[in-house]
Amino acid sequence: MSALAEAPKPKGARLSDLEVESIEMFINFLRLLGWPKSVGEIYGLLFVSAGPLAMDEIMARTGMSLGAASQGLKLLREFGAVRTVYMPGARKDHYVASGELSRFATSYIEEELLPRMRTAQERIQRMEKMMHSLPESGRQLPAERMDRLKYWLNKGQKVVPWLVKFLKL
Amino acid sequence: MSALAEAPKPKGARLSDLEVESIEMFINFLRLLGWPKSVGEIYGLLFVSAGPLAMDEIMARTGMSLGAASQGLKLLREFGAVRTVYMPGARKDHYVASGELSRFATSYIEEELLPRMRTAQERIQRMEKMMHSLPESGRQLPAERMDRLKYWLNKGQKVVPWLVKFLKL
DNA sequence: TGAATTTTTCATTTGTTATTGAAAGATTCG
DNA sequence: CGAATCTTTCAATAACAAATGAAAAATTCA
Repeated sequence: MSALAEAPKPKGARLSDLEVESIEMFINFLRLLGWPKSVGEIYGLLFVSAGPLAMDEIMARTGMSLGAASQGLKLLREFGAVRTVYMPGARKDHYVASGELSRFATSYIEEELLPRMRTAQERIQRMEKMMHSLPESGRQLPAERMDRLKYWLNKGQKVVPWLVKFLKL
Repeated sequence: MSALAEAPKPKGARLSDLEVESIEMFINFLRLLGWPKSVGEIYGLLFVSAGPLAMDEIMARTGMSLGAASQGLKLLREFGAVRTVYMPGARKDHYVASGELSRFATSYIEEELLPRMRTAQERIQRMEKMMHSLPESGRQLPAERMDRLKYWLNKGQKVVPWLVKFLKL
């Protein structure tokens, strides 16, 4: 009897092809925003679900652990990507995916990109002061680059609000 | 004599305040694109340098290892964020930062974002076919979400080329 | 209220990614 | 050409991030 490597223990997991496609898609996109795989799994599953799912169902279908499911749902809730729905006579919370995909992009912009741009703005101010104490000779090249940086940051600051508005519909 | 924790071995590193600001700024930005710290260190240092630097100078100033410096420079070269300049009578390669900061953003869009959008497009086609074999009753909600997804992806596909053009000046 | 159920937290384990540095590979110069 | 110098590669290690699951906390129901 050939004792080849066992399939890596698919726990409860029985997912339809549709669900697998959805999960893979969201794992890929959310990785861009630095979100862990488990979050993509949860969202991808909910995205193609016919109805609300409870946490234990999510765990059983994806095979992820209690902690991962709880934390992932918490995160998705905080970002408004998922919400609970009232289920008469049900004790467990039940979750549905919000259709508003733009939330992912806008929250990334607002929570990651914009703060960094603000920090950079402050840094640039400090750096320009520091440049004064550079020897005349060595000031030229860095000064040019700082100008480029300011120009580009300015551009970013202009395009971001526009982009956010565009994404929000 | 107070034997507090030693400062963690600052190797050769003696960096000016200006250089530190620059390095921190680029570490932060490049992390958004998933680039390792060492790459941010190299670029940040070159960005405010009065002239070209050789690899060993970069190693000495930042305290990073040979391998990290070599690989980081290779990566930055590939992305056009850094280039070598001819130094008469010098054996080592000497590097300068390209001022074209938009390269970082556009390469991220082209190498990370666009491919994923293309993959998603294909997936959506497959998913729509699969949806036909869903029971009537459970088709409604997923179908609505797929419509939202298509709409949003379409939006993304429209805005990206525009964004790239805008960033390129 | 209190027992049963559900959810959150968090120390530990597991898995992934970045860094190191020695050795191999290129290149340059005399 | 061949020795010296410089650069790249890559196996091993270190640093970091995510997942696990048991225990604590919160909630619900009778």
